[in-house]
Formats: sequence, C-alpha cells, structure tokens
Amino acid sequence: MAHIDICTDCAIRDQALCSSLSDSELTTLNTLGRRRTITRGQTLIWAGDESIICANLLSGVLKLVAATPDGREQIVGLLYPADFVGQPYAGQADFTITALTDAELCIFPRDAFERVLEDHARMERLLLQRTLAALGVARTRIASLARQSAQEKIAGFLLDMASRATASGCRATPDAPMTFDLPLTRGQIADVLGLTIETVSRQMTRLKIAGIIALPGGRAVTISDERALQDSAEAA
Amino acid sequence: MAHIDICTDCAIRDQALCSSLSDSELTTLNTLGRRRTITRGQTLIWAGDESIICANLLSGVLKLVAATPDGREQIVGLLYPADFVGQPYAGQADFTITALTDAELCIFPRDAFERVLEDHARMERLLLQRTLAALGVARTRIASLARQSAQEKIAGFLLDMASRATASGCRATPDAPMTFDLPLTRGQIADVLGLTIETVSRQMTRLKIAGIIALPGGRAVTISDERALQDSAEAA
DNA sequence: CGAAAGCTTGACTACCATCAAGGACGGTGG
DNA sequence: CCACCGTCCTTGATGGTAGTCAAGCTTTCG
Repeated sequence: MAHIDICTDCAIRDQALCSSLSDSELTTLNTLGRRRTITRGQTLIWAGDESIICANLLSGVLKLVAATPDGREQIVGLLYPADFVGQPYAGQADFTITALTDAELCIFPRDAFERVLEDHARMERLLLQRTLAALGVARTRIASLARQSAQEKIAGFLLDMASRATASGCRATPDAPMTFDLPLTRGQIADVLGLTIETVSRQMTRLKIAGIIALPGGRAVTISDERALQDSAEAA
Repeated sequence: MAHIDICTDCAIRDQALCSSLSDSELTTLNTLGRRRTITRGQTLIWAGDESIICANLLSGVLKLVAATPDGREQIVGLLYPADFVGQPYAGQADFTITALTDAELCIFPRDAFERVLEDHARMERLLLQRTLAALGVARTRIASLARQSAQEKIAGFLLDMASRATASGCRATPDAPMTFDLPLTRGQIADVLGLTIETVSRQMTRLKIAGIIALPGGRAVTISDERALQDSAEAA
C-alpha cells in the first residue's frame, strides 16, 4: 500500500504505459499511485461498481468476467503483466476483475489518472493504441468463439499459452518439446473458451492420446508436436 | 469524391468525432477528407491490406468480417452512422469492412488523420472513449456468443435492432407494438450471431408462433410483446 | 491424515448444424 | 402483363458435437 518510489526499477518500466514518460515525469505518478498485492481469487473490481481505479499489472494474471443474470459466467478477457487495467472515462465498471494468480498492481485513482492522461499526450496516445489493439484481440476472439469447434479452441488456447510462456526466456530450439505451466484450472479454461470443464478435459485427453501433448502432472503441459497442434487449431 | 465543404451541415455533426472540433477547425478537416458513397455489398477495406484510410460513417450499415482460412465467415462487429471506421496506428487492417446497405462515408487518409489527432487532443480523447466503449461492446458480445442459446441470441438481437431503429424518432407509447426493417438478411444475422441461416429462420418462426413478434413481410419485424421478448433473451 | 478442490471418464441427451426440397419475393426482358 | 430467373426464406429429416448428470480418482493444503 506504500507510495511508489521505485518506478525506475519497475519490472515493466519499458513495456507499460509509463514507458512514454521521462524519469522526471514518473515522479509525478509516484505521488498518485501505490503498489498493491492481491492474492489468487481476490476480486479487484466488481461489475456495476463505480469505476474508481486504474492500474498497471506488474505480475500475475487477472480475468475479466461477465456474469449473466442466471449465474452463468464467461471470462471475456485475460490480463497479463504490463497490461493496463480499468476503464478511464467510464461511470461504472462493465466487468468483474479477479486475480487468477497472486498479482501485483500499480494502482491510481481514476480521476487522478485521467488528469495525468490530459497532461501527457504521449501516454494518452499509447493508451489509445493499446485499446485499439485490445479491441482487435476481442474481435478475433468473437470469431473464434462463434465458429470454432472445441478441438480448435483447445489447440489454439494451448498454442497461445505456450507462446506467452516462452515470450520471456526463449527455448533452446524451435522444434524441441516445450513444457510450461497453465495459470488456469480446467474450469477457468472452460470459462475462457465457452466450453464445459468436461469438454476441456476430454479434448486434452484426446490430444494426449494422439501424442500431440503430454500432461506430466499438475498444471504442466508439454507440447510434443507443435505442428500437429497447429493443424488441430485450424482443422474444420 | 469531392472535398467536403459542408461539415457544418453534416447529418452527424454532433455525434461523430468531429463534434469535438470548432467550426474553424473543421475547415482544416475539409481539406483532408472527401465524401464517398458505396453500394450494398461493396468492400471498403480488405483484411490484410495496408491500413490506409479512416472514416466517419454518415449513413448506412457496415460489417466487420473475420474470415477463417477454410472459408467460414464471422461478422465481428457492425458499424452504424456516426461510428468511426478504420484503425489508426495499425500497419494492416485486421478485418474486412463491407457495406450491408448503401452507405455514405467521410474518408481521410490514415496518416493525415493521425496528424490531426496529434494536434487535437479533444478529438483524440473522444476517439479513446469511443474505442473503450467499443471494447466493452465487443467483450459483451464475447459473453453472449459463448454462453447464450440460439433463442437468447435471436431475442437479444431483435431487441438491439429495435432500440437502434427507434433511437431516432421515438414511438408513440412504450407499450405499443413497434415495427421496423432489419438491415440484414437472415444469412447476415446468422453470421453476426454465430448460427446458421436455418436456425435463425426457425427461431424467428418460433417467436412468431408464440405471438411475440410478427413478420409482416420483407425485412419488416413487429414486436408485439416486448416483455416476452425480453424474457426470451434472458431465459436459460 | 483427512477434507476440499480439481480432474477424468462414462452414459445419456439436447441442441444446433447439415443436407435437402420447395415456396415467396423482386427484378428483368419478352 | 406475364414468364422467368436469382436470391432469400421456410420447413422437414437426420446426425454429430458438446452439454448434463453421475461417479470415482488425484492433487493440494491445512
């Protein structure tokens, strides 16, 4: 909950919105923001509540959740380190934001953050660019959810998670089997892909039996045959 | 194809991005933009092409289409009058944009438009706000596509189209039956909702038989029992 | 060690896609 | 004016994919 005084040492200094600011400008932000750690399962923002905070995600993974009146739940987006969190200019929050893993945030009051945006055109432009990119991602997901089979969804999801896991720290050779931990449970994967937990489990088993992936235990996944997985992601 | 010299008379002067500009600032835009009319079915931008234009939509309806390698098609968004068209800061277009009805646009070269944004912070902020709103809409659609039944999708779609049709020109009484023309064919509705044309047709028939809507012919729809339609949109 | 949460597997079902055929509507040309 | 054609829409029969219900297994954590 302490004020930030270490922006220049920040893990995401070069990737987050703040990368548009000079060191001296950062000191202004310091007085506004504070670090906060939340634990797995904790909710940062509830849908419908007044939208009073914005943040940069420093570490961990968050989910954006839409809930239907009758209790069905759908994850409409995931947030990764360096992603921007919250809705400037919004009266109330559209979605509930909850931590999937322990996470660390750099939080600003929304109104103060909006004033910073007004004074820093570069930062506002960067946010616009990110928002446009997020819109593209969301629309791509619309196409996937509407038209892909369960098999395609799972294969595509695994490829996506794999590329994210290897984004930091490349692997030795492009063709070597690659192992990583999923940050999501089967149930959460189901919520992301618009499937049920049983279907997710069955598709994973199918890929395992086909020798395309291995499931060494826990949340770990090994991709043994990336090419075949890509084919699965595109198969009608 | 003429340069615009009638912004101050523009039908969407108060709703589009330009509403952030003074009359004198508009004259600058005049020199950059030009009006263009496209006919139903014509494509304005192809996915993958270099993203070279931005525009304001003056009249008509456009579709944003994602196509999978194997030919399946999904409409990932619809654009209505006063909506902003195109992707500033994008290298190449993510989606194909095609006219569903005859449409009128006010077109700017992308690079010139970006320079205008840089000089007009109010306009850039307005675009940011719109993009954030569009992101919320897209994410809401993710939830719908993933979790709603065909019945819910159709009912929700009809309510949405109804509210759009009545947005301009309110109706007499809130409870009176309301009739309007759908700007989309059954096939296009299917592409929006991630269904097949047959399922769309069957659901419409079902609603008709239930006395909730009437189909007077052509593209026309009458909502006889809005309350029941809302129930259909929320039923599990 | 025990309980809770998460995962897998099986049997069955329902919903929607697919395939197929025919009807309604609108425009064109004889 | 009517016949013709293309596009769009409706309806029926059938099947497959993924959802639902249920039971048992594994991992995690207090």
